[in-house]
Amino acid sequence: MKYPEYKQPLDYAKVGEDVLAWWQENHIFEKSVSSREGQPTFVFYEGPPSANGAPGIHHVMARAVKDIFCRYQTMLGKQVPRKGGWDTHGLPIELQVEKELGITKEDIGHKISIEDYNQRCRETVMRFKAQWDDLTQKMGYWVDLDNPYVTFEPEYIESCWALLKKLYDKGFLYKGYTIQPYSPAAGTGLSSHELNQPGTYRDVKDTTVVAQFKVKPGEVAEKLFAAAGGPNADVFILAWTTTPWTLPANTGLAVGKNIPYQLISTFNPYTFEPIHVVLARALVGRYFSEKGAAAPMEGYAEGDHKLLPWRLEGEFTGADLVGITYERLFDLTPFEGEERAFRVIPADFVTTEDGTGIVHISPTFGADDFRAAQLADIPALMVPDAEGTLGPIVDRTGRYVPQMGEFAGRFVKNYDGQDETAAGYRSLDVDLSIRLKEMSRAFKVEKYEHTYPHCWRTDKPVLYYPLDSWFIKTTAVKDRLIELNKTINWKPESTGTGRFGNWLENLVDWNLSRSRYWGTPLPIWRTQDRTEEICIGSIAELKAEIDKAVVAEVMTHNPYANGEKIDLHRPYVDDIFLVSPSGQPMYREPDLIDVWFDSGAVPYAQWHYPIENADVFAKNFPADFIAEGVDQTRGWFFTLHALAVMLEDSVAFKNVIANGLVLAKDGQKMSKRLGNAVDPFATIKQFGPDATRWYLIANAPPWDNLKFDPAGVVEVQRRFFGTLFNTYSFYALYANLDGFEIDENNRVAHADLSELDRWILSKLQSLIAEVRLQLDSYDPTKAARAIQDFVTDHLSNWYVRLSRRRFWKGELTTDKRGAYETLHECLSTVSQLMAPIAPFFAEWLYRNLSGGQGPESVHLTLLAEADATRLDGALEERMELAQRISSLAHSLRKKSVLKVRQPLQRILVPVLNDTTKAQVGLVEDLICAEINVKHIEFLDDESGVLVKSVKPNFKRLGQQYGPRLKAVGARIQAMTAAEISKLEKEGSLAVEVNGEPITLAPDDVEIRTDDLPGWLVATDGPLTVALDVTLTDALRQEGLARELVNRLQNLRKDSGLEVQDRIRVTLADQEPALAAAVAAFGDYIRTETQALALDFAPEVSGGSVLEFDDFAVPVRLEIATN
RNA sequence: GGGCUUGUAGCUCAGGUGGUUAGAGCGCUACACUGAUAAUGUAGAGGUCCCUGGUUCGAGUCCAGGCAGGCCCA
Repeated sequence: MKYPEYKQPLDYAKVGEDVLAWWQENHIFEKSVSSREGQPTFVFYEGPPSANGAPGIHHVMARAVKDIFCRYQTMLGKQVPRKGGWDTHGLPIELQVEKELGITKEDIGHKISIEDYNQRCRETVMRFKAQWDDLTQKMGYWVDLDNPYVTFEPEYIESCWALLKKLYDKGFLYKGYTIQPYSPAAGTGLSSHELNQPGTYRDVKDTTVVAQFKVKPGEVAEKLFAAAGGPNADVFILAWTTTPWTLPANTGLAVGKNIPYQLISTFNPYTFEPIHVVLARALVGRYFSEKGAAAPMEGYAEGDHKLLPWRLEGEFTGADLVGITYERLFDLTPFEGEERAFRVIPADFVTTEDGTGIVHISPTFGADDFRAAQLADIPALMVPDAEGTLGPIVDRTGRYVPQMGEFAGRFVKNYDGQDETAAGYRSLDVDLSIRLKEMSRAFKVEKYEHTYPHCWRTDKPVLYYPLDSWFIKTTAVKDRLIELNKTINWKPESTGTGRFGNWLENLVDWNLSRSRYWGTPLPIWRTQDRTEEICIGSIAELKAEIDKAVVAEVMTHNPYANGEKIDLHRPYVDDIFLVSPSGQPMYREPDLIDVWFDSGAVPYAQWHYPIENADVFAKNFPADFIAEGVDQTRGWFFTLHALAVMLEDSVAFKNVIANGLVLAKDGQKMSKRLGNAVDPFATIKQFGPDATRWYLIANAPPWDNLKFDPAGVVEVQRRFFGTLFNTYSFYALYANLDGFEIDENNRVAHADLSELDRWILSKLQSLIAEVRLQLDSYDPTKAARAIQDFVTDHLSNWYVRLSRRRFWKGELTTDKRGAYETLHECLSTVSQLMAPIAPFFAEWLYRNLSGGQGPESVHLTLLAEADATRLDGALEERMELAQRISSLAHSLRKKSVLKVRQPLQRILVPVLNDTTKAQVGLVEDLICAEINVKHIEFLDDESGVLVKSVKPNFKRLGQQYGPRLKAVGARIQAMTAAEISKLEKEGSLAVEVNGEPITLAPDDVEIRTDDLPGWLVATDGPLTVALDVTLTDALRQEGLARELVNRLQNLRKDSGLEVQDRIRVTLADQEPALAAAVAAFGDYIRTETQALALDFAPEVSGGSVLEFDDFAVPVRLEIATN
């Protein structure tokens, strides 16, 4: 058998393609699951992507993370079923369809039927499925694409219904109304998820008003009027709003109970009427200047109005103000509960950060307002519409209702697309402000820039608006959610404790309702009077109920009776009417449910559980591992957790990686708009899937944001994969020349391997342990970096470099076999360790090395285990010494301008103890070979030439002497040679510091020898090396011999000779030095260059010329035929 | 505004429980080596460890307050 050899450079993209094709032909993924049948399961859930957009590079990152741990666990012997899936419902799809059809939500049911609309959604949602599947395969993400769950399929929806019914039966489903973000432009409520789309919160300039609410005289207000000078005074409470259009819906004013407020006498700055106003003490300075306090009150109305005069008249706490009643600002329409309205109430969210420290309350248009009003029994201002149904003063299109007098029909924000820059344009807010000024009820009107949420697709401002909703009572299990969350291993931990933990601490009920068309319908039917209702938990149940309805003649026939494929979507379910126990017809609640319920239901619905497959579910719940973007924390991670706790009283996942964002290389967010998005297909095509994955994983931990720089992928490819490929090529080249093959049953015994072999094998054991540890703890980055360091630094740069001669010299000896076996084992094991991260290249490497032995794929193998018996700490330690000494010697050669090819007699290494001496002694050969010296000479105390210096051990001394450390340190650095020697010999030294006697121990200092008088030395920490640069004739000749070898090797290579070709060399006989070198080192030269003959001739023509430092020599080189 | 997170060389990143001289790779400069060669070695240049205060004999590391970026939530 031959090890395949490849041309440099390797085409990594092609490796990916070839391996992919081979996997598919040989069903390796299927085998990786089926071959683990009967083994413990490692449960993984695929967070369903939505296929209505093209995948990006961040998906490669997210999916690489998922893939790594599934492959790793498979290699640990576990069975890892991986069901793919698709998220198919939701607003993005609806909006895309609407955009394509050029319609809005309002057109549905008119211009297009719900049936056709949903059909369009169904077609649209999988539009990019082929691209996704393609990327999934090309990047090597192993997941079952053939049997995915799809959230729009009837079985999936049926499972959701079954789960909803379970929640219903537990009393976790209820209907209420809350103030919710609502987009009049889109005609729909917005989930918090939608509201948190990027770009939703924007800085806008709005007209803001500080309105004056006129206090009515009364018992509570008595103190105010007293301070204002009498019951006839005009006393106003100031309240600020950034949404003036809500002022007509005002029904209360909120104060902070403990906030101090002041009564100020002053003037209305627009009408100059004398008034008294109340606002928080902390904010008086915002509206009134110091100068104004001193300005004359008289004459303001007539005079110039630049300086508003004012006087402080009294101070009160918020508690003093609670209960005060005031006049309604816009008295446009009567409403229910009016007599309880227009009061000052307390609220804990009131601050003195901005405004006036008093908050205008409109319970229909603010969530905080709604809650505070409920607590204080303040009514909401609701008016009847044409059908008599009560609603707020703004209709669902964002327009004032007819009761709003002169403002009736106005849009509260620019929802009708008016040109705001046009000369005549005036917003409702502006017109209201003008009106208030005219009424002398505006204290200050100004533009104010603040952030305000916008509908993420229509770009129009969101309103907070009262909407009916079904809720899941997640707050009922809040404590259990928190408790079980603590058992989940979050990567990074802070996402679990911080972001997710805090979210659970501040949990509100899960708003399930969506007023849409394409999604899972809420399976609840109600009678018109809302007294009877039913929650349907399965198709069978629905059919049975329809049959009852047919009998009761509520329906004419059962549309699902004849066994055709059932579609549970709208509009079909809307046409189903059921009958209540009392015989009344029941209508389906028109809502759809939050798509996040769909995804949270994955653990159950992917198996059509609980309708069937209870055993499959039991085996696959909860998940051992999931991974998604950190933005899913309150999305998928939450819905999974919430449903698992409520339904199963369990976590849904035990380990979770919340990965960060992939940014463009400048740290900007990638976006098509900015043109800095990285195309995953192009990246894989250019660099291959492995380098892409490796870069994504090794460069930054998945939970940190990654700045994607293609230059980084290039570097990974060159440095890591290039080095690994070279190392393999090196092995293949020589193993093939020697006809070497691995024979597992006949290996060189470990004890018989060379020092270097045992060293790299020891390093390999450490690497195996490290990689396993890091992958066990879900840290792929550390694993990748460890592998990378091993391959480049240890295996290639030290082991192979120092072993080269062993591979290409001589016969297949035991030592050479040991080297082959060692290198083979290192490469094979690396192929396993890297397989989860770089699955294609690992496969390529494994299959090149295995020669058909063992499992056909690296992904079917069991990962090597660290063999403690081959770990040798002492060996690793002394090899490090060898590396450092070599490095020092190289640096000395450099300083003395002595090339490595010139042999030198010796290096001198001072050693202060026998251990170091013994350690270095064991690696002397390696050092000598590496730096081309004849031997190492150790200098110990006996030699008498060592000059010692001493360095304080601050860590130890600091603990002992604390504040005196500086003085002690200085004293130590001043130690004489005699003192050092005394400390060494006697084990202690008494000295004085600042007149106080102290005793030093040997551990208090570090003794080193970083100087050898008369020698050029180099030091690295405690290590010191000196180089003997004396050149003898013999050394010079040997140096020249090596130069000659080098020139001949270059010539061989330039002449295109194969490594194994034998040659005949003829040199021109013109340099005595060269002749002498050849005479002395002929055998060496012939061996090295594989020359059968090395002769001199008076004349050499027709050949090349070898250039040496001081001369040039003509040479002829021929291939030897025998 | 709140929560979480990041900030170390031109770039990408390491830097248990505080220890005085802060590292690596890439990039740059110079020299060397080389039958692994688009590799490698040695040396050099390059740092207010985001800022300010505090604790300490000693802070990149601990504490507090800021600043800047990111994500999430209002």
